[in-house]
Amino acid sequence: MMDVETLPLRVSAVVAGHAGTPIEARYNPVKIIQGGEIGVPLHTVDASKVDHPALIKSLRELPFVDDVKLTGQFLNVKLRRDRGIEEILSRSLVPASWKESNARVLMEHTSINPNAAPHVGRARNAILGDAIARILSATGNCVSRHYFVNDFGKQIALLLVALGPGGVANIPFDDILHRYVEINDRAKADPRVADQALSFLGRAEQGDLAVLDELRKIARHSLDGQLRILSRLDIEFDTFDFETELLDSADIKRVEEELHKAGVTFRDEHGRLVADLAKLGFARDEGRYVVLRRGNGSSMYLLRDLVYNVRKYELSEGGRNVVVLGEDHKLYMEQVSLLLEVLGVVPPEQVYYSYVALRDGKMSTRRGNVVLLENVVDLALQLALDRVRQSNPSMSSDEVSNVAESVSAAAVRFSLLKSAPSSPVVFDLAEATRFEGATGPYLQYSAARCNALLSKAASADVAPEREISDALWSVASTLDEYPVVLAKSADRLQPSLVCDYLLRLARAVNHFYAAEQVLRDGAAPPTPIRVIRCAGDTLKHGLGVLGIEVPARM
RNA sequence: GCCCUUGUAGCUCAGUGGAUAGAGCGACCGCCUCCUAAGCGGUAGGCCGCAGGUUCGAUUCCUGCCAGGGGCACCA
Repeated sequence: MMDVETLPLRVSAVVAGHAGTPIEARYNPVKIIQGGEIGVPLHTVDASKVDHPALIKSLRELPFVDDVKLTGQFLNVKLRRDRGIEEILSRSLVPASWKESNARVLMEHTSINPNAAPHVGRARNAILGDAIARILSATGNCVSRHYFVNDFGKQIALLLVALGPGGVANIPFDDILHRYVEINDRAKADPRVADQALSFLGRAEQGDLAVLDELRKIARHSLDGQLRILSRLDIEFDTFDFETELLDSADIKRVEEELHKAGVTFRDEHGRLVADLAKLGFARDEGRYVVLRRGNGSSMYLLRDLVYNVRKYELSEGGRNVVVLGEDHKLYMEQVSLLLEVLGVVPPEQVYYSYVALRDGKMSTRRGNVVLLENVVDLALQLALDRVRQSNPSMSSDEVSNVAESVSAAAVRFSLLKSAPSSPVVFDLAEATRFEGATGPYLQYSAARCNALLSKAASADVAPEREISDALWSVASTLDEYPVVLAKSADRLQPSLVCDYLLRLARAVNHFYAAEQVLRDGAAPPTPIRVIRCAGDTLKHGLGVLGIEVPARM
């Protein structure tokens, strides 16, 4: 991404000028930092074509470069650390151009079936989607967060059978999961139950307003319960799109007509409306056919989803259009994408996450082997309350509960964000509610520590500058990388890159904190204070991008 | 069977076509008269699933195999 400037990038630019090809200079790890702070891998180019003395001469002309040495296949650049730090601190946290760009992004995430309380598997969708939305906002996009409410379909209809008309009003949200499991079992045992549900759907699709109203009521009720839980993790949405609103639209007819005109669809021997994806280049037999309408004429989810995707595409106005989905939707979206292309619609960018397993196997609603998100949040809050109280005996009970809420949400969110979405994670309750080690609270703590130091330094005298140690330099050079990480994370839609970065930054900060005392005898030198201020700001910004608040103290 | 995906320390996970593969947890040993010990330092622990291939160089890219997860037309 453009507009990002770092010291290694400036070195790269000079090297590329001489080598005639891009070369990525990088900060060296602390282990070999004595050879030079920045390393350039010259073995990636034909050495004979590079005029080394001229290259070295050009590099020395950079104001922050002290010396350049060729060691083995690497060009090691030794820096004037004070100049380097000035340059790093002179830049704003994120490039100003990002703030002005204001590109539009449409995001859809979560969209849980409104039939039950969310478990931690679903939470991965919500937390991931929310973090991606925040990352895209932070990198200069105007993001609109959509939630597709599936208030039409067998699951809601089954609940209507179970609860009866108006019955939802008397059912607490927490009971809906049980009622759903119950009716699902009954439907399996007794086909008449399923038939009843389907007939509700049929009537609704024919425009029976009473039935539509019942379906919407149940969905709304469930949705409210789900949103209440998600809001405890600071997950909010801008727009709710209701599936029932797509039912009698002209769009649904237009989609069918266009697919028909393109010769993709046909009626099979059961009277179903089927699309043959082989006509669109789909090469396998499995998944080649998809049904758009049942034999009785009622629409399938796929058809309604096509309409929804057309609308989202139009709303996105050529900007990015992103959807977060469980990996079980991959084939389905491949099918949807092919059909969308026939309709002249660019399919959304898809972020898939692998399902969350438990230590003792798969999460299964039927086996009762689920961990509900709310229970995890409750437990984390309880542990956090104890911890905050114990560590801050003088804190008011209001502050204790505020800090504990923030810390518990940080623990849960971070634990689900730090691994790459594609990697299958094993959910460990103890891990998700821990506050030490590579956790959200560790990052919050590191930021709070910076705050404490800064507020003490505010009233301190100015001490003479000291030599810039490896420990301080390592904080500064890590700060230099922040915009690059953000940009990459936005580009690849990967919050885990930010997680990894923040852990590196916090470790550098804490290492420095332990190794050196900034304040001595009521006086502090300016440079380390400025670096710590920037580190605190960066931790706060980075955590904000993950949806995690930083308490002033903890 | 076919398609997608994952396999890295005892456990949970990062990471990269290149200089000695990293964290956290767990184990063991240290560090608060000193800016927040939710911290810091150290020790132990790795044929980066297996076998080939491409490359000057592969844990990273390609192929095959093995193992886990997901998916494969009237569910959403």
